[in-house]
Amino acid sequence: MRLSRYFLPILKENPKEAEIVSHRLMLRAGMIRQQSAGIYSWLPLGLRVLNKIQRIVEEEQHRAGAVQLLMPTVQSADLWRESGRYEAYGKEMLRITDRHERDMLFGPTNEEMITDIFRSSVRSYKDLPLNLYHIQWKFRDEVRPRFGVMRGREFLMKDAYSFDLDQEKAVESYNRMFVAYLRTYRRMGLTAIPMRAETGPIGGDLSHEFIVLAETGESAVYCHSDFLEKDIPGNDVDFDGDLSAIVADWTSNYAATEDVVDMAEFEASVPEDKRISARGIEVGQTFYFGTKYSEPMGATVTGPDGKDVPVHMGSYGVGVSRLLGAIIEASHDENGIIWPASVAPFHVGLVNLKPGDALTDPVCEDLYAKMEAAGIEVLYDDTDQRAGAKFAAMDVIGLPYQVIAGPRGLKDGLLEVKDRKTGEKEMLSAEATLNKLTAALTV
RNA sequence: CGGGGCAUAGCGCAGCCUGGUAGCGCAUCUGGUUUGGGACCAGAGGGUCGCAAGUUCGAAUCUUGCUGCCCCGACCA
Repeated sequence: MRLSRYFLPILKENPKEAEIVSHRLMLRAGMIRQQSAGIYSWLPLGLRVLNKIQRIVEEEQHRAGAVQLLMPTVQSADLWRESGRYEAYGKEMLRITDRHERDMLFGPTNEEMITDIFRSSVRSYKDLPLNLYHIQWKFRDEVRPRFGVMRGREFLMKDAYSFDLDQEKAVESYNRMFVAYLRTYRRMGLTAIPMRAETGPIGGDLSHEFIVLAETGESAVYCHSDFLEKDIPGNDVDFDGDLSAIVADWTSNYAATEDVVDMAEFEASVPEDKRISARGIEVGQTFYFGTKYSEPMGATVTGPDGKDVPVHMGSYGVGVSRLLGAIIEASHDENGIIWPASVAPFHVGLVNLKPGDALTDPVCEDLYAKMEAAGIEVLYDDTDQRAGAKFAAMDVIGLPYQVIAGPRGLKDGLLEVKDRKTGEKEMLSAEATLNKLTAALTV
């Protein structure tokens, strides 16, 4: 992408409404624009990252056996009356009346709807286990939206719903999502710690919140420091096999949020030098809630014994849009964002320091074409700005690599290749630059 | 929903107390000089001062009401 033809409104100054670093940097890097409290437009650069995060979530859901569909944002109130949640949900639910005076709502979550889909089509235990998910915009009319996309009213969420014949099988489904989550967050450069959690209005017995440690996190958390060193299940993990050992390993050490923490238990079970008392961002939550929805809504299957039984369900959320904030909170410096390559909006920023110059233009154009051909996503700064402005902008948007093409280096045929994360710079020929980046960015 | 604060050009702000032609920096446009870490000179454009009522000869400024936004708390992906 040529910067001269892109839409990237970078801000030099900090907008005053943004207090925390991820919100500031997202605004400054031209990724989002606030339209209303907790409601954002996603500008091109932000959308690219959102799509990459979404893709990773989809890949890991698929790997774990979940099947994607898409449910609507607007739902009928009748469905929610069946479960009793229309009255119970409270003011966070945005209620809408259509032209025929029918009660509608903008979905804050989809348990009722997925249960409706399930009950209309699935009859036999032989069709289980089933895990259906979608990635859709949700609306929760939060009392106090804040921190940019970290607590928006409109937000993008992945929500999966599992259906099983009994509790034992449901726990297996739960474990699949649990392991998928460990992998999903790690692929974005995050370490998310599963913590004991309250189940809230979703309800249920078994639940974990996946928490990324960050100073700006909204809740206080207490956990064992070994979580930060644990290995993540690899690509070869067998989702058809028994995952209980992995889950047991990841839940053996103490970890809880402030809502449910038992300080006595925390101190008794974690040696003093291993205790982490910090703040965290919730990036996902898993629930097993049994027949809470299937029973009132009549979602039953016929079991092997010929009797109809309500299915055991679980739901599994990932805050997709919130993850942008969490990733930036976890990875930035005083100059701007530092994107992990897996979610970076572009891999490389190619900076032509002197557009129109006989030395820099042909080198940049050639390198740009070759990198694109090699599958490297390049943001090519071909604009006529001063070097300082270009460098500052590149640092703010935080692409993994910057390639600087200026007359000074090119006198000797050399480009400067800078690693955004380490700050290391080296002078390389165009060919060596291409080789290095191809090797670094194609796995 | 309780407490606090803000609203003046795209962004950041001054002006308000003490009413009298709406300003500054950055950004934008034109011309020129520059060019390796957010340049310089000269010029230009851009505002119903959040909205509405009131007081007044006259309101960005004083009064009242409303709306929007931000921060702290209680709730949540």
